[in-house]
Amino acid sequence: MGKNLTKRSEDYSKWYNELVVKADLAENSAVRGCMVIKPYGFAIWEKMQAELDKMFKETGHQNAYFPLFVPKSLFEAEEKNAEGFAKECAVVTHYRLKTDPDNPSKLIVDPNAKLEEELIVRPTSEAIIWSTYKGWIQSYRDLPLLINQWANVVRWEMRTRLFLRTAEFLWQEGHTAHATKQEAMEEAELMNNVYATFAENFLAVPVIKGLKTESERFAGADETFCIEALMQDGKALQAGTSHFLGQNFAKAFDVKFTTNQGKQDHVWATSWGVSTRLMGALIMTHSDDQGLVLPPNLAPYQVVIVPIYKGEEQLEAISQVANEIVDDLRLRGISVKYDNRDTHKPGWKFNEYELKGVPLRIGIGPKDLEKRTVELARRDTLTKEFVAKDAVVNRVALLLKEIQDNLFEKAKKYREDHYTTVDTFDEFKEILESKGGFISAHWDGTAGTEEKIKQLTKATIRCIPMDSILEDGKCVLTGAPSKQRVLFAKAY
RNA sequence: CGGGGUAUAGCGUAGCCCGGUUAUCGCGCCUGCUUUGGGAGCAGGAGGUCGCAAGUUCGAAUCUUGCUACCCCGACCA
Repeated sequence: MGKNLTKRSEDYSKWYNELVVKADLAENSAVRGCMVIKPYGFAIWEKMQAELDKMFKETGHQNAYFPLFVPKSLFEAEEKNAEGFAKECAVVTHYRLKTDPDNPSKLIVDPNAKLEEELIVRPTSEAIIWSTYKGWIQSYRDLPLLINQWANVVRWEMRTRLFLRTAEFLWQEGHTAHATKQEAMEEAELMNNVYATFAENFLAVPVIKGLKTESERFAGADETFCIEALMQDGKALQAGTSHFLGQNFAKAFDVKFTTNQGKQDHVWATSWGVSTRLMGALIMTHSDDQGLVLPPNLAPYQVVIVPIYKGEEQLEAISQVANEIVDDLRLRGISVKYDNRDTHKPGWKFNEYELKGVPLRIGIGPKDLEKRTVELARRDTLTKEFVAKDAVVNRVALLLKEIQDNLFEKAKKYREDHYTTVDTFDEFKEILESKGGFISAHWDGTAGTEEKIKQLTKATIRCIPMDSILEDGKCVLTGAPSKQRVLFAKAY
């Protein structure tokens, strides 16, 4: 497929756009800024959902569902949050259409069907959820309340890109209530750790855990934890966030509980989410000029079998072997597709599955029948080997694990090679221009300096890493004293 | 919202300046035969309100005006 796909070195963002479409993950829709997620892409998202959902439940959370619409009065209750999202809200103002009296084949909005109160299409659900929690929480015995929902949200973005930024996207949002500040803070950090574990073990995407600066923080949060990943073009991608919301929403929606001392107090809150943006992270971390590269833990099928044959008779003989392998692999919990379509040639299929990133391909032809072997091809290294037919299941199981590990190690090495510690602003600019990636530098802690660096270089503070050590230094721009380094990068 | 550009078959395009047969080519699609270990070959075939509307003209994909949609740059957002 390589021949039809733009090379990463030529035009990285064109490569990405083409890849998403050609690998059959998603496409643009008739609605501006909104995408259609195609079956192959959705299968990957479903695998992410399944694993995350399991991890949420293992940490004590339950799923629920809240409405798509938020009455404006509720939406504006928590001021900072409302302000932060105000510029990108879709608003429902009417509830009926009628036939256009001037043109009977057209419909117009019925002016008599104006809503008394406008409805906001949720850009996030804090407002509707906290107004509901008010009725659920009376006593410390009702706490903690640990809820997650899988939902779609709408943020009216000016410029959109498939998966990375779309006007409507799919995500999960956890919303929890706690009796103490400490417990809420621990929850926020715990969920950020869950995201990090998921990203590294399933997406095979290494991430840096950190805290956002005030200006990058979620509107309405007191503290925002995040995981930041590095893409192959040297730009950072925020892959997940977890917020400690303090008592901001509890106060805005008057959610109080009686403590075991009999006193009234506002509850402490968190919210946390990851979205279909993870698909973008997955694609941009591993894929190459031949197409998608999927980690086995998320591949819709981990193995594909392609028969190479002349005539019905040969196909039957090969299918017999192939079906045995299919059965054996499935017994081992390995997902496999046997592609015996007669409408495409083997060469075409090889390219197709490379483009779609299937981790392992098994080719079986007449020569293999004779020698009782199969050909095994790895997507990540594009290498091939011949394996005895009887050894193939064990070999596949081993290779899948190896591929998963290899992808993570490769991505981690890339990140380490693109992680630079600098002490001067000249160095800072030079690194940003030459190789990009994360830049670790001292910062004086002021929003003004952060903004100035952004204007000068387009780099932003991605996070203050959790493992950042305290050390005395001077701000890379102003020279003012600083106690720790922060991570800068150009970001998506 | 500002500045620039584009709109012709499912996709990508030629034609437009300088109006005039049946709107070009490639990919894809359909049928048949030969093929099948890295995107097969040959032959035949289907597919078009030339973005929409109005105007100029004997005649408009082509000229004029208006509208709409999309793309790029900026602003905005992350």
